[in-house]
Amino acid sequence: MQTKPNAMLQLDNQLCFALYSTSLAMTKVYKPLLDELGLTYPQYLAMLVLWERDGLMVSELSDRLYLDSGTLTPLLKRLEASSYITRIRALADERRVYITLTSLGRKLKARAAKIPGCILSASQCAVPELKALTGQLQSLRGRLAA
Amino acid sequence: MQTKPNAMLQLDNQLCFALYSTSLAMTKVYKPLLDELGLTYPQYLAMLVLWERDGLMVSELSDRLYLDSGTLTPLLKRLEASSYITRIRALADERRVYITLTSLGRKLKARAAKIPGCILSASQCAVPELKALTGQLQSLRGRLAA
DNA sequence: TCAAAATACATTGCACACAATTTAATTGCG
DNA sequence: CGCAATTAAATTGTGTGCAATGTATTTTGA
Repeated sequence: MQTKPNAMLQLDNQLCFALYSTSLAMTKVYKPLLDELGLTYPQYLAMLVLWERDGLMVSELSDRLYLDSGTLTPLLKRLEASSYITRIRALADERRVYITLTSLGRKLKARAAKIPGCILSASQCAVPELKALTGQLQSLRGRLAA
Repeated sequence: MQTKPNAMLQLDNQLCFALYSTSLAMTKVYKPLLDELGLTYPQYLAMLVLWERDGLMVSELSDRLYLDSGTLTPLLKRLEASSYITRIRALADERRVYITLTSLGRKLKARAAKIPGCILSASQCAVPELKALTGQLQSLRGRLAA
């Protein structure tokens, strides 16, 4: 151990808490922007995936978002209730449910286009720094999952 | 805007998603370690604060953890049910509830001492890199809250 | 071929998060 | 003094997250 055990148990020394609290802070910045679209932050993430590629299975969304079916099933039902997606069970393999954007869901993308700029502005972060940080976090996520 | 709007709407380009998914991945690494202590991750955070300084008001914990009373009240009731803390309303000002570690709660600190080392090991992260990342996240959190 | 294993979702139960509201107590000010 | 404003927690309602379990379907291997 490089540091005294007691120091390592201090909240502010913990990467984990920095991650946790910053992630929650980020969600709060998104909130007013997403309220205009009628989306929660996890719902927005699901829409981001679908805007990139439509017609995915639940399990493909699960792989992409690192969220399990216990989280995604009710979330997707709410997106269906909001008329942004449809959930259709495959004829060929009835275990599968395909998620497809509705016309309304596709239109939402244009209204969401301004969001990344707003977040960038709120983060007061230079783009190179932001990209570096994103890369470091993705790398850390990979190591943690291993 | 420095980048095309469409690229900015891509999941993997988003710092926010990297934060969100890495934070969840981190919690999963903690899970088996905290299960041994009978704590959830947010409960562990509250205990970290109390191990640093005991006898705090709910609002002081709230400031420290960036969590509101709607989150903390039930969480602290569960820690009380686990006999790790007591919740005592102040005589001088009955609006205030003071949180105090029990003997069992204080003893738990020793058993938690090995956790930071385990997390460090799981993160496969050099200590200087880890410290730098923690600092960057704390700085970002400050800018987002402003 | 046909039962066991694997796959894909859904459901249930528990614990956060947080907005909005409520309750209770204290402070401040005319 | 007395009442409005403020403060501190608790409550309520909605929406995640995830472990554990259930259910239906498909695949696989003796």
